[in-house]
Amino acid sequence: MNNIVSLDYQSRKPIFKQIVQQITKFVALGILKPKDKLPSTREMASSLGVNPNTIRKAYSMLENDGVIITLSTKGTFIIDNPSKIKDKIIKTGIDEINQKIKELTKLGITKEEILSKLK
Amino acid sequence: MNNIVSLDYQSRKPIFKQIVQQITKFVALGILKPKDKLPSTREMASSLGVNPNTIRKAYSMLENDGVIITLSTKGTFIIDNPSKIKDKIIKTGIDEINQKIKELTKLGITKEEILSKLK
Amino acid sequence: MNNIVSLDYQSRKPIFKQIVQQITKFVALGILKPKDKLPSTREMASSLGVNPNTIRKAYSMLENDGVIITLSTKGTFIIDNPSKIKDKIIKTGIDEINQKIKELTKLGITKEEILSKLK
Amino acid sequence: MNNIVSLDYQSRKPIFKQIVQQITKFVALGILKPKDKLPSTREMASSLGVNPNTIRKAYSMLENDGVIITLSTKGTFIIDNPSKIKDKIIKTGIDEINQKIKELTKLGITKEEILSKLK
DNA sequence: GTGGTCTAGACCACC
DNA sequence: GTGGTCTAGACCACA
Repeated sequence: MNNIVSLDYQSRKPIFKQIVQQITKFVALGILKPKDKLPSTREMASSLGVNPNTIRKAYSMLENDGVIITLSTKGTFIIDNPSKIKDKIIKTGIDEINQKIKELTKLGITKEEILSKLK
Repeated sequence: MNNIVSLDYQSRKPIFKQIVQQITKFVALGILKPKDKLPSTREMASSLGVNPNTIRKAYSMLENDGVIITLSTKGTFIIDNPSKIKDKIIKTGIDEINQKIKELTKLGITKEEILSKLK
Repeated sequence: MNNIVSLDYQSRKPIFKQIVQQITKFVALGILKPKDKLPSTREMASSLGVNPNTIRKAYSMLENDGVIITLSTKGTFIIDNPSKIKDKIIKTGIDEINQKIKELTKLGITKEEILSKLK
Repeated sequence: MNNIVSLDYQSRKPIFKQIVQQITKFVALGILKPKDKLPSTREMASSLGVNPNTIRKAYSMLENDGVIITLSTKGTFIIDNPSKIKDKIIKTGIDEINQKIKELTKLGITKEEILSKLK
């Protein structure tokens, strides 16, 4: 069985953060839908070959972000109304692009030149 | 005396990497010119309040990147033809922006919408 | 327990370089196989009676050379396809011999004479 | 004016050793002939952009090797009969090649294969 | 426990 | 004084 998330162990990006970002993305994309049940921490941990604590950390961050909700003894679920998540991701993405452009313009290239080079 | 590089000691970004990036940028900008001599490791270390080994690490990465050249007992110098460095930085930056855009479009927003939101 | 590498502490050749060369050689020889796990930096350091930083330096050079891959908190491993490493070493060696021969022929001795004197 | 010797400052090989080797080679080649006068240390130092002590060190090693002789107040000269120098260089070269071959054979390539790949 | 970064300070060869 | 190597030991994030 393929996992929902795929990890890059070589990346300097922490495993737990990769999991958070991917699940968040899948929710925003609608691949994971409201009320969908996530695998248990143990299950996910073993299927990813990762320490259960790492999954726990990821889930608790996702809960903090309002992406999922954990009902004790029931399991972990995608929240009902994840609409704002998508906007949040987009806004963050735009900000990051703006930041990149700002850095490049410092090298003497104009914003227009940058935009014209985008594929 | 002002230093060439300015460090953010609070940042999670490693000091040696900050130095590498800044010097690379200054070379790309032409602020540091071919054959310019960089401060000796000890000098730079003391003026930045940093351990000499940290500077050494930065310098050796810069040498690896082909930005500087170090002549033992002579000092460390900007390479003769750093023209490609600027292009390389820009190309990398453009690629990163493209990557970001690609990710965002997966969320259902078009490239045009993204570009229109850039400041 | 015997170590993978054996050091000559008297040699002028830096310890980290000895380690790099030996591990590279063992990979080329197939003694170290793809996906083999190398000892942790601390482990190797203590078994060699050497500072952990020295091992780290060696490992990071090996990673740079594409011989090993290091997964943070997981360990350090031989890369999947090290086939080209052997060829690379041999090619470098042949080039060096050619260079030596070229220098000697400048002294008036022919290539054939040189080859006939090899044991 | 071109110098007799040409230095590679990037090499890890010490400057004084480069000078020794090149002058020895030129003597063996007959480019520098018996009784030829070498530049004074000061002269050579300034024309190479090198510290006079470095030249002094090189000259004293050459004198030690029996390649040159220093007559105080007269100058420094190539010795009368440098014939053995050539043989010595060749022998050293052959030994080095043998050493290289020995190392390569450890990788599973035979001496014959190596020789067949030499250009 | 594992790798990553850093400090403090030492010793060396070379110039 | 300059770079190069190394030791000893600390702290951190991550798993």
